[in-house]
Amino acid sequence: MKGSQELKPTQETFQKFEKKFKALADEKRLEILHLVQKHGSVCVCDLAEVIAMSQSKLSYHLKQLLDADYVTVEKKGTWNYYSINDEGLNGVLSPELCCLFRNGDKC
Amino acid sequence: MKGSQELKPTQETFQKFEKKFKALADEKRLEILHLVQKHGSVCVCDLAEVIAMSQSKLSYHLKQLLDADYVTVEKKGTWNYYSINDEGLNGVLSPELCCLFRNGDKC
DNA sequence: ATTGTATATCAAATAAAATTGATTTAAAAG
DNA sequence: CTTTTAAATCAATTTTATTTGATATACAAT
Repeated sequence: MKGSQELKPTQETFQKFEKKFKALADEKRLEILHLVQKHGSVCVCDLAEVIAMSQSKLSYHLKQLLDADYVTVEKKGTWNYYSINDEGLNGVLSPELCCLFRNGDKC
Repeated sequence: MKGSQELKPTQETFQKFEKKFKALADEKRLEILHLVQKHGSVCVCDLAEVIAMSQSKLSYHLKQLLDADYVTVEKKGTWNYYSINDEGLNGVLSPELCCLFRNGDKC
């Protein structure tokens, strides 16, 4: 039962990865994700300066990354600080890509 | 020079991966890719039966996968046989996902 | 030659995602 | 309290991707 699931992935598996890949399927979002990784923890206003993108656009793209579990947010007063969510990146990216978007190990 | 490129990915890097991820950002295409992997080499008509999808739709999605270099085609008479292109999958998928979509090693 | 089959491609219609600018919310500072 | 700032959300628009059905191409079989 467990074995056959592994051999024959379900529709839900494909749906899950569609969502995961869709969030990564955008040049700007990849850049944002990389910036978040580089900064460790950034607020939207700081990102907006670095990446030259309108606030609402940036919020929109961050939401996509958030919904796909690639980042987390933490409210601090008026600011929202975004960080990389390693958990959410696990099992998706190749080791090479992990270096671009994830923390730490062997990069 | 080489080192700084690795630390600071260029716009082209992000563009390349946007394209790569876009091709994977679709439930049906993931299913098709998995079927191609499972069969080793399949023609469109065989896929159409298994996946219950119109011929032109299937051709469209296969073209997306082809343009992203995830599959290759080989003409044989009237048939077009599609296969997985390991080269094109390298450096994109996690080891876990490689098991779903790639051939062989440690799956 | 004619017919049938596999597949790609095309144009039109539909659907989904992204952009824009404005508004809203909520916290902070005066 | 009023003003300012950070950020999310919303409605309208624009852009991009997908679907559909039809047609075109090219080979195979009769």
